[in-house]
Amino acid sequence: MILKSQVEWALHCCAILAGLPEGRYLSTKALAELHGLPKEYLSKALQSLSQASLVDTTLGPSGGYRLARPSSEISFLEIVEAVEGKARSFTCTNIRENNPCRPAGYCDSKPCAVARVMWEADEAWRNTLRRVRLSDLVGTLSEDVPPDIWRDTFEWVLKRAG
Amino acid sequence: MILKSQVEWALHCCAILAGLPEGRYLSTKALAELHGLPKEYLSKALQSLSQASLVDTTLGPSGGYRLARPSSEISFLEIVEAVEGKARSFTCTNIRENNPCRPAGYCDSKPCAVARVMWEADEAWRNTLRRVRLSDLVGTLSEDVPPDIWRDTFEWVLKRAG
DNA sequence: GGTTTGCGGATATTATATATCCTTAATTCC
DNA sequence: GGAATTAAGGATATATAATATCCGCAAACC
Ligand code: FES
Ligand code: FES
Repeated sequence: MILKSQVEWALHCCAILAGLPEGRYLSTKALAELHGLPKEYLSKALQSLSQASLVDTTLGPSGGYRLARPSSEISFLEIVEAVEGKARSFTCTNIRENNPCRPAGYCDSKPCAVARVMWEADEAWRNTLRRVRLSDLVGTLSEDVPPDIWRDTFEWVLKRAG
Repeated sequence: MILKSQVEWALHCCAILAGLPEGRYLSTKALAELHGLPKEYLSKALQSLSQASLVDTTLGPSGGYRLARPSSEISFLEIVEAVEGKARSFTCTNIRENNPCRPAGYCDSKPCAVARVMWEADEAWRNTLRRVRLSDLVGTLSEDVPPDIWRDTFEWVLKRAG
């Protein structure tokens, strides 16, 4: 079980978008260059964010992406699910049905106990991500990253923002 | 991100092994037939359990698998990690290093804030699985499964246990 | 009108999961 | 002792998913 690298990309891109001034857009090209990522493939991740209505887009030379909502109203989980999908990590293939001791046509009243535990763990994972807001991430980053690098980065970004 | 189906197989097999009388073994063949699984491939999952020291094995016509410890001392997490691996679901590829505004040779003091949140969620997932014992699963199953099917199944198993 | 941009489809490449086959050594039963 | 059965591990094949690139389209800007 391994998450796509697009999850890392999307989260970092959203953190950058969260620092954009009101109404400005940042292009795939700039985001790819800033993070050293393949532009075409990063574009797929950003399209996922767009389809999930987490970002707004606009076309043309000064176009690109911006957050659709304030960063305090976007959760980690929304970003992760946008690129990774909402499907649970554990899928039950109902192997209990193959038990030769089961009467033919017997129908289970509940999902299997094994699956229920695995899904509970999945929920715990999602709940952790649900509780973290994008604005929390930006706050932590601004503490971790040295002030001069932080400032230079947003200067770099603003120079390219449409 | 999707767990291997071997996780479902291993958990169900362990639940069966937990019901074996002291000192008896159950073969791959029987476990595969009981769950309707490909014998050769299920064998790989059972080998993983063996390598993790969760089960004991013995060779020969009456050989097979049994739990290495009481089911109350085996957690869901141990079984899941045996087949799925202990690696975290999120891997940081350090894309922050590609930021062109970073001075050459700059070294981060902490893991990235994005990764820390993802790893925290991963820990929440693992903690949920750590708290559930194999004996808990057997207890739940014995409540869910109708008594006659439950009894027939273990009769079926005992007929094949070495 | 030429350029830039996001978008979606098609395609190629790589890695992983799934599955089978075969050999070896240990154990049981006759 | 010999035949049958079993787990273990290596080699290999197939299917599916992740990664990556390319192209054409329509909207927006100059
Ligand atoms: S039958 Fe799928 S988890 Fe039990
Ligand atoms: S650089 Fe990997 S998660 Fe931030």
